Amino acid sequence: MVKITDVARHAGVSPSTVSYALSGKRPISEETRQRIEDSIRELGYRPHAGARALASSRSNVLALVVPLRAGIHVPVVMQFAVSVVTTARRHDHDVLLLTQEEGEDGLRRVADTALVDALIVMDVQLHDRRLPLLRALDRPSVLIGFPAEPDGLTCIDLDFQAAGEVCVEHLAGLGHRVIALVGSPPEVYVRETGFAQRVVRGFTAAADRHGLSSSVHPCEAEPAAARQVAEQLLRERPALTGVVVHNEPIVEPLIDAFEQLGLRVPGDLSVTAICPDELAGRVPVPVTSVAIPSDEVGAGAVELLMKKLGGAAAPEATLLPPRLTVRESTGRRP
Amino acid sequence: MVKITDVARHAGVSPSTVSYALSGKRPISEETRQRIEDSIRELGYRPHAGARALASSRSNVLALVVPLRAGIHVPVVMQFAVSVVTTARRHDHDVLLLTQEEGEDGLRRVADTALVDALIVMDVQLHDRRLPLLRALDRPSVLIGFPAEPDGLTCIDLDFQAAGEVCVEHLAGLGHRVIALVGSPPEVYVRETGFAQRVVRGFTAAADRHGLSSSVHPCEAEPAAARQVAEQLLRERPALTGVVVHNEPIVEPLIDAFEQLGLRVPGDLSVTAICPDELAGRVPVPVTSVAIPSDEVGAGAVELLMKKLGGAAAPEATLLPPRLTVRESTGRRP
DNA sequence: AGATAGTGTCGAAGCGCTTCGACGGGGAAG
DNA sequence: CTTCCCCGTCGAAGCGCTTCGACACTATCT
Repeated sequence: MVKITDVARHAGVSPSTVSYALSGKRPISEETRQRIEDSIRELGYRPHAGARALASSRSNVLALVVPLRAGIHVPVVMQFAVSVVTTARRHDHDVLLLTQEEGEDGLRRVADTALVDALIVMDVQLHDRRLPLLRALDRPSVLIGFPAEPDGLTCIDLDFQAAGEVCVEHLAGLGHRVIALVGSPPEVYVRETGFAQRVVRGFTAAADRHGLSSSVHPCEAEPAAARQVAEQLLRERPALTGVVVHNEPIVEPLIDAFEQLGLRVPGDLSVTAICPDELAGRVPVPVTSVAIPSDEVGAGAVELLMKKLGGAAAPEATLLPPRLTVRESTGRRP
Repeated sequence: MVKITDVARHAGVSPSTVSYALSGKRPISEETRQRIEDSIRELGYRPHAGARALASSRSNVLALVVPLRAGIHVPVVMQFAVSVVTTARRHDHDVLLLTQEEGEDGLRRVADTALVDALIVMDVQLHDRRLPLLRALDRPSVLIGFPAEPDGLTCIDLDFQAAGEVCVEHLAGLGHRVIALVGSPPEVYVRETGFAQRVVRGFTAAADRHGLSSSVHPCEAEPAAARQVAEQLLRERPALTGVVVHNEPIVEPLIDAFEQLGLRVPGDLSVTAICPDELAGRVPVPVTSVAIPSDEVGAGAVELLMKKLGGAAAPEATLLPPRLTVRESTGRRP
């Protein structure tokens, strides 16, 4: 293994000079720097991560805690993780993967052993058990999602409430008067995952504001459940002409179900969804939707952490504004 | 921060004794060990990962390289990653997440900086560019999937060839004489990803062996493409009664398409798939399938690495035997 | 009884890097 | 012509842990 002293000798300088040339923490003459860089390339030098971490008390590793529970759309998680890794690399950091399963102990472990410099926690619940720990930890963290009390924490997510509102406003603008929200599985609401409830709040508030008749329907992430909800809606709310779906796996099955029940989309019924663009675009009837910007959330989370690691203050709440893309599933009220 | 010298002082022993008590690399009297453990608990001691890595030249971290390309079923990747993390933790290791995107440089970087002790590489292609590097690296690695020349490498995967065979044998046993394989998207074959071609090989060999008439049809992972293939099959091979699907996203759409074209499953047509059990079980007609055992592959990969890290030899090839689960989509030839 | 072999513990020497204080030399300011 | 300061570099002191050799003891064998 080639080490910093080898490089120093080869370049005719002291080890500390090599270190400073690499970190830029002290000025080094252009000429010396060049010589050092040549030596590094020639010898194939790579600083030892452990030694670096020990001496600098920075590991340049971020922890990412991913959820693995029911009701969470896996591709979104994956996309998010990839975006975190990519952004972290751009800041010369790596990403350690933790599962929810490890729980609080896992967080404490990687923080206390100085394995990681900072943490990103996904799937935060309204009353998440990890919050006190994250507040107490001596390393910065960023949460994806909003707990009930975000004080002292840094959170980022799509503004789901605004997303719900935007969908309703789009429908209201097209003249619809009777609308419904087909939401996530009941357990998602029961365990109080903030984002699902925020959608409901936005949906309801906007509907009330516009004087629309609205209703909310949780739904399992199964085609069969989607069909049941569709039947129930036709039965109980025959005047319905607008639907907002917040449940990735059933966007397509639900539309199918409506069509099989004789409703044309968007002819008889307008449908909008809150889901990844990629999903919205590649179904038989491309769906007007508010995107879930996993990329931006992931990148944003890393940027926030970098800011905190740099000693700067980060805003407590970062809400990404919803962006509605009009596709073919919505039209004027028939 | 509490360090090993603090623990030593508190327990009235020397730091090295604490270290040996922790690692078990030298015998420590029961009494002393107890005293040390008490001190550790009382002080809340956690060894510093970097210091440990530096002194022992072991980071206790594994690298996991995940693919992010088209034609790869995301939930399988995720499930696999979770299984790797879980198993690694059981061996007191953590997992660093790398994306394919980083390529060979990424592998070299984490290996050369001693950030990780070993590597797991997913989505290996027949002529993968990373193979020479993996062979040359001074740390052990395990590949998920089989390249054309596995010499000197350690590989693990489902035995896809046998999986193809098992499906055919199941159909042959039910009396079917004309069968088809609906496969992965064309680009998967073009870029020579081993597993897809192995399925074809197993499928074809078994069909020939049983004197069946067989054909192979690559298919994009889109419902529309599935429908096209279904129509084409009805047109060109009207005597068809058995189908093997190796393409997760279209298992359900393909069956739908057949049924909409007037074929009952399994009444007129038997369908088997090679896909995760979870998918096979939760479609309208539960599908007879060979499972993709992500859990076992992930766990197996980690176990192999641990063996290699322990200095033991690991087999070059580990092929997990296919397991066929009979569900409702297959029956005797009409 | 003396030699032999374990046991259980300690001290010291690193592992490879960063960082702090120091210092020589040149230019600007007085 | 001093004095002061900044630039570029060096040496040395750690960062917190593991590990090697040594050593004192007890147990076992002749």
